[in-house]
Amino acid sequence: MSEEKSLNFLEEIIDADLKSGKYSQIVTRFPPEPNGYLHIGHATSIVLNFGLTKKFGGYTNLRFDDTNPVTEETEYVESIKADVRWLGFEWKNELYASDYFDTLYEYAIKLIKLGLAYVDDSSSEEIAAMKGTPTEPGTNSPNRDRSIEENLDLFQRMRAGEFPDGSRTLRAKIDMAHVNMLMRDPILYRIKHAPHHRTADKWCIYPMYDFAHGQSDSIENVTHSICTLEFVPHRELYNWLIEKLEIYPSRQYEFARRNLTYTVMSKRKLLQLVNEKHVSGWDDPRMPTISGMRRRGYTAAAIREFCDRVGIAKRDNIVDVGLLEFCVREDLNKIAQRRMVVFDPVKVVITNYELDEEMIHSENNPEDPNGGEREIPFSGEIYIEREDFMENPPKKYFRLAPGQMVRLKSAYIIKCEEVIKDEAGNITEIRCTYLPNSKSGNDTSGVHVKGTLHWVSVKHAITAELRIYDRLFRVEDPSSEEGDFKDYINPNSLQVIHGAFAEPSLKTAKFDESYQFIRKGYFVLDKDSGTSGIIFNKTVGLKDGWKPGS
RNA sequence: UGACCCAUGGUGUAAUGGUAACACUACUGAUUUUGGUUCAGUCAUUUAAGGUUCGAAUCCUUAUGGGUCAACCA
Repeated sequence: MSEEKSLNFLEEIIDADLKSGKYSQIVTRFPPEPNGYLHIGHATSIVLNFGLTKKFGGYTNLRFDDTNPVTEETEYVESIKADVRWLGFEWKNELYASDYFDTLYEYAIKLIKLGLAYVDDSSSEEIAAMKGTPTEPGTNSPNRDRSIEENLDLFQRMRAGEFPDGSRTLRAKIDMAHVNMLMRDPILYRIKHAPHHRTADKWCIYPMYDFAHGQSDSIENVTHSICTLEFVPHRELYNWLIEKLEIYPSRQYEFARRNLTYTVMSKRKLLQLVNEKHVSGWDDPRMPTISGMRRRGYTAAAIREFCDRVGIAKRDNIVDVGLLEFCVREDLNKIAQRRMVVFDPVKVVITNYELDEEMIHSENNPEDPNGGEREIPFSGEIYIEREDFMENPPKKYFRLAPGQMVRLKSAYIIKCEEVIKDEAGNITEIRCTYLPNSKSGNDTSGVHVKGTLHWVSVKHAITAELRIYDRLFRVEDPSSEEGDFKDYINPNSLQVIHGAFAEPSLKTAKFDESYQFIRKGYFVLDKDSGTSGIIFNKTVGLKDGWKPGS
């Protein structure tokens, strides 16, 4: 914390602006369109915008960019607010571009009166045809030189609802030969007879992004309007409108959007995954959405840490999802209580164990001295992991094998004496003896074993469903592959284990609390848990340092 | 056959004309009642060619490579 970290390019700009006295405080905004759920890319923007004002002084608004009523819904507004809060940020003002529709309309009138905007009767196709291409200039619309009076009249009638959708637009009068396509008389307003989620039927004309975003920034006195690289060409128009309208000069700055390996990040693609049922919903734990990651068990602290570690810059990037997983493990290792769960059980009978049962004690978290202990019932019949036993083990196999000894976590050392199989040769039972004087915390046996296994007492075990997730796509960058990105979906991204055996304390597992299933990974209770049973989502596995055969 | 943005280990980000570094990954080893954690270490980097300079990742030129722009989406 006290360590001097170098500033990223935005921090340098802000630092200079503050030092020069250009601003006494900075104002940023997080401007989502309420037409989808937030994802890890948005988290980058949230952490950036809120982080900047926290660091340099000032505040951040949450502003919904709700200028397109046909795609936007209140459901999304609510999920976005919940996600931002969950990430740990609180906005100064909750605002909507639709709050400014009256002002924006006045701005349009002003532009018309300045002779800088006109009503165009051309169709969408005609406008596209007259637009030119990046290498060829466009041509002027036949309506480009209408009188100010006629434009005023027509625009007012557009607002009054006299014209059908698509019949007319309001366009800025700039330059149809401009090298920047966005400056070739961009559309400012279009007719949409559609109810808006907030203004209902008040309007039938709606401003376009370019005539709403910068103006909203300006109205809110946003000092640094931060967006992603694809808006670089918009900056010229952003500044042109501010200049002509003579309004508060917010400034736009762009950074490279965040990409992650083995997933897709565009809202369009994510929506497709949801609609076509490749995932169970926006909050499917395999989704890179905030809600998906939350359900998966990722913590807000881990996501914030990830964003900080990655940093920001202006070059295209694709961050290794392994870094995100590292941040998750790093956080969870400190806070997750340890529990024992056997995924694929095989029965072990301890032939010389004479008690009916006993309670043993185990620490909840070796990383947390104040984490306390819990009791776990132990008995002469336990389950261990089928993969923790091998009849013919390779060298350096520290687990159970004929004649070999292992420690049962927090309990005793056992030795494998006999293997029982069915007719088909499957192992049905492993017979062991235990060292009575090897009890954890009281070990006087003098025996040292290399391996420690997790286990669950047969008669005390409870069953649980486990949902194990793998990456959603088989390739690092599905969007850059040939063909449809959906061709690269990993068919095995969800594996369900139905009959796992868990220690009884997990019966009272709490939502939003992470557990480390010892030697297996981090898990969190899923919302589908209920009367039919408890269900856990695998958040992320433990780092696995064991390579068989070495 | 245009304009604009970008180019540093496998990945991400620093170095702001003065010894190319940090993190993740990978690999070694030590510790360990989780083959986890922790600790120690190793491998690995300036797209290319010119130029300016005592000195260039940094400034200039050109080339190459990647990205963006022709929605009544944002």
